[in-house]
Amino acid sequence: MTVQEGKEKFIESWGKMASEWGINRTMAQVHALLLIAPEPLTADQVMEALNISRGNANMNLRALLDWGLVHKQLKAGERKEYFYAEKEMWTVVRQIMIQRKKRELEPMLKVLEEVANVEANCPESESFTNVVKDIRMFSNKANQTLDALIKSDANWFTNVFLHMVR
Amino acid sequence: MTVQEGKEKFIESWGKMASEWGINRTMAQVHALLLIAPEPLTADQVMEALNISRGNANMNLRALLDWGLVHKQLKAGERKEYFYAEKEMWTVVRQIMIQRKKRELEPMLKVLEEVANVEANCPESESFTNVVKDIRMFSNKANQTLDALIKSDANWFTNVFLHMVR
DNA sequence: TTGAATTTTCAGTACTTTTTGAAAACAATA
DNA sequence: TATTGTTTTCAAAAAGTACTGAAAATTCAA
Repeated sequence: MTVQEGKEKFIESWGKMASEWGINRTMAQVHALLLIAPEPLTADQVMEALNISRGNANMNLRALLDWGLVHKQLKAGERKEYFYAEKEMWTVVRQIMIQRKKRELEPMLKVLEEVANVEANCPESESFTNVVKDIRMFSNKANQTLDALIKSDANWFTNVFLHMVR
Repeated sequence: MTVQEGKEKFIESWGKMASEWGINRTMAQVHALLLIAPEPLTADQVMEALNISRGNANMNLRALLDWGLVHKQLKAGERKEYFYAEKEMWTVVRQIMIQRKKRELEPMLKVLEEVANVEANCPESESFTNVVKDIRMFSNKANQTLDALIKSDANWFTNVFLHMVR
């Protein structure tokens, strides 16, 4: 396999995996492209490399900036904006944890709290409150763990991994 | 909020959250419905409760069986099949870890291994091999950790959580 | 075996999400 | 302030995904 083929395969797989996890395929492909690019790229270069429209490139680059996975670089004397991806994998993972926690886990916790407060008068509703209680406890634990992980540094993360596998 | 409203809100939120994680919304709603049901339900009851067609109900119940999140129960003297969800949250989470690891993480690991073997002759390709190496190490660690978690029991999981938050 | 009850399949339809591309907005320079 | 290069917006189109419902297949009791 040539380097070129390897790059294409990587970009394709990264996009496929992302879409299985609820993330736009093109956004992940742009991310992959920037991850393996030795230098920052312009929107035009992204369009060219992935064969996508200007609107699409712009939209997904903005989304990646929003997720904190990609940054802008301005070059002196040039009007074009250059984009580069954060390459430290621990930072990438942490950034994704921060965003998904905020966008998905926290709203869910709020709903669980609300529905936990229904008055369980009839025995029929006991099953409901029990399940909600259990999920809520679990989600709170996950939330706390994420907070701890987010605060920690790369080495600590590795250490936890090692601790878990024993 | 009444219990009925609570149940509806829970089913709706569970479906919404799932779709943000790449899981079919209806499948998650069926799951939520069975999670909070005090007794096993038939396909007809699921259709009725969620206002979905027979084909849709059947397809998603089968998918849930496939994921190991729902089981069939046969009642003596009845031809209808009854379905119930696993309610122990730790078991639910473990089941999801097992499936997603198998379906998504393992194929990605395979691709990473393949593309890691490109010959990096030119310095241009160094960025590529570096990133791939880093992601691969990370993914392998995640894979090992998942293996350890999957093998462990509910208490051990709680303990790890507590250990992580310190 | 038959036939009624039940489950499964799948082609067509509906719905959702993503993409395009041209126009508008913006920004830097002269 | 015009001009030109660049980014952003967004309505319409395309692509992707999920759902329906009726027909086919299966199952089980008689």
